[in-house]
Amino acid sequence: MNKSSKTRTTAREQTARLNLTEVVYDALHKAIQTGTYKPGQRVRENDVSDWLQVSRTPVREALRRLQADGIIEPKEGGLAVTSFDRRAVAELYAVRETLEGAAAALAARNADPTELALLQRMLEAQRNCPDDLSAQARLNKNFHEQLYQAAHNRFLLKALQVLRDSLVLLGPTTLMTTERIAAAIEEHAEVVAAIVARDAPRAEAVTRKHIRAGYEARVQAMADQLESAHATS
Amino acid sequence: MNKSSKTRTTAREQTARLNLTEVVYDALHKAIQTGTYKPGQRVRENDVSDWLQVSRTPVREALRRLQADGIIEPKEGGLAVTSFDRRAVAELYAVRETLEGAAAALAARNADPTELALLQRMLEAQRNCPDDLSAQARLNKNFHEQLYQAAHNRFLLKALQVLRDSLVLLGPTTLMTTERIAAAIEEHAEVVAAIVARDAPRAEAVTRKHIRAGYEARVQAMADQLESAHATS
DNA sequence: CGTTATACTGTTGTATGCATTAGGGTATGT
DNA sequence: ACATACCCTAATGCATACAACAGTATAACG
Repeated sequence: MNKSSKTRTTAREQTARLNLTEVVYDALHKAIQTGTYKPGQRVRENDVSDWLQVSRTPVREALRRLQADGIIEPKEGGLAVTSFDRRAVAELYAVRETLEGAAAALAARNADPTELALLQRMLEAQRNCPDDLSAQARLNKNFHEQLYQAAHNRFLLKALQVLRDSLVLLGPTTLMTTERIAAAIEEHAEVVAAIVARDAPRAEAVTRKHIRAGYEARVQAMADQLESAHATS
Repeated sequence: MNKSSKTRTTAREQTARLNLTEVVYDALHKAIQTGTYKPGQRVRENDVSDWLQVSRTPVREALRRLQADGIIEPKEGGLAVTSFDRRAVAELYAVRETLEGAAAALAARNADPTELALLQRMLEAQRNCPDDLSAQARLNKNFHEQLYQAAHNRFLLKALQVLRDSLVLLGPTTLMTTERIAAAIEEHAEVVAAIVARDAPRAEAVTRKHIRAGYEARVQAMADQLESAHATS
């Protein structure tokens, strides 16, 4: 994570040469992840350049990339963090179900033994700390990322990474309950089992089921959040 | 096409305000489409800014967007038009089959009557000029674009547009034979029929078949091209 | 004659300054 | 008192200047 693993600009030999554009991109990405910048909030070039102590040039370029990713969008003549409505969430998960299912099916066909072993190890890691929420969040992210990689399809990989970035806008996943986590681990186990067994249709089916379950948990969490917000106001 | 229909930065009220960045983006996009810039060729900021008589600033921003789209990529310290190997083409079509199938299934469920009528009209338009190659290329593009729209899913739409942009790198589709065009029109007819009948599974199936057929035609064309290149050298 | 070091050129990265435009607020006139 | 016009401010768009870096060629020395 310390290295530029978030850049996604395909293999870059010049990793050492640190780009201010990359720095700004990562900083803004993290700021949006952690809620420093909230959906709907205006993102001004000058604010960012003052904040990070760089000129506006790299800021502008980072903003263009975030815009291309759909994380920020034009609003009232400027740019603002994209804000999703319920409908957008449904659309997002619908595509994710399709793509992630396809990734699992491809992984069942294309994953090499090393990748299979890695998936199994990641599953084990999740099983070893079912109560550590932050570790689970990280491991879950890594598991899905590895699943994308195992599909051996660069376009699928990129599309899924973009979707995953958009998920960031929905806020931290700390809303997840321990029950949901336990269920998710078992769903991951099903996915890994199907992939290891080279059963592509089953891998796709159980993966789609997993994403659907995640969607339902997300909607439930959003409803709860709305409920509590309503109670306090 | 004269307006900024290619920008894709979601609805922008300030369409009139012409951005040099947009101009450069469109110009480069078209240049790559038409083969002025060929895959593997270096794209230098200075060359572009000299060519279009603008400063490097908007050029850089346009290049970032093209890079995010995967149309150009880092190469030897600079940027170059992305060059796809056979494998990449296979991967591209594999994802496109999945996504376009999903789009057709969603369109069968979500398209409103106006969109259904539009699809039917576009199909008619294709049937009316089966021998006009350039018109067919345009109509085909519009047909698929309309299919994406009818799915009513912004993430699917964006992902498919990115894939379609990548297709540009494979060169003009003038390699298509009249036989392939005739077959494609009939495949479109099947797709439209299934969508109008609200038969989502069938819409998905025939659309996947259509994309697969397009892939095979593409591979065949690439092989022919390689053959003729080999013959002349 | 070969190898190494240095300088130069070409290209990208970054900063800054200026232009332009949009939005709001205030003042004035009816 | 309301409406309209003008100005001022804030933000982005664009250009240019400068810096850093890499690759290459040439020259000098072993």
